[in-house]
Amino acid sequence: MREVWHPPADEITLAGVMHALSDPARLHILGRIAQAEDGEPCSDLAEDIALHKSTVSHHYRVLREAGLTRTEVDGRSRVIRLRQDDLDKRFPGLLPAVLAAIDV
Amino acid sequence: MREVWHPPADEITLAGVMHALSDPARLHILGRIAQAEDGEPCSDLAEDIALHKSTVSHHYRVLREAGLTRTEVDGRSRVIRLRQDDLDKRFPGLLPAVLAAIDV
DNA sequence: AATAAAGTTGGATGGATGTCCAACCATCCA
DNA sequence: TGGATGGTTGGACATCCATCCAACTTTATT
Repeated sequence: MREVWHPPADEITLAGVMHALSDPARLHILGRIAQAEDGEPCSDLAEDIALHKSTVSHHYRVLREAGLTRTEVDGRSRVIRLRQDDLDKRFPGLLPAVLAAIDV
Repeated sequence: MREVWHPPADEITLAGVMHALSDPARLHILGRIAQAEDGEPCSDLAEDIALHKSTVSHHYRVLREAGLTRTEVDGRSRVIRLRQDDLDKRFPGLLPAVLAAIDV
């Protein structure tokens, strides 16, 4: 796989975003992504997660296909970033509120 | 059934709230509740919903058990209100962002 | 070239979920 | 008292989902 598919910004749905955020593991992962240094590979992020790597990969895909994250292939690792601009345009204030709520 | 159970404010979880909001029908219902006059019975709210009444009842329960709504029994009908204060204390800014996003 | 590392994919499985239907419970009204 | 009304409950059913495992692909290292 060379290219990774992402939904266009205007196809991101509220229900889809909510579903992606309805799992504790994905909320945890999203928190890690938000904390990460820019360009930090996702293998670093998943270190404290007690889940099989294929399960983590599955969660990454759900987040990406919901429009929450953008995945960039860099060698044999991937860099994952939040789609902050797209999300804030489509659902203003939602992502910051979620990120603030994750560490409660 | 005389009394209806509600989760205490500090037991409302982010994942639980997100899950309750991950269904299009529930998002629609939540939008109707937010628009409703105060004290308006929920039978009015469900008029435009093309779902069996037991299904709507099921969605009401999911919203309530997630901590999003408070249900008050009034005779043979129920009045449903958003738990705005509890939610804003626990997840500041989340509910307004969701409500603003529903009508997009 | 051979091995290791980072992720993905497909299958299997147990559990949750949305929906409908039929039956039921309360309550209001004639 | 008897019927209509607003809602809930339990069952049934099809679908989806989180998780793990094994096998695979691609890239980097020695």
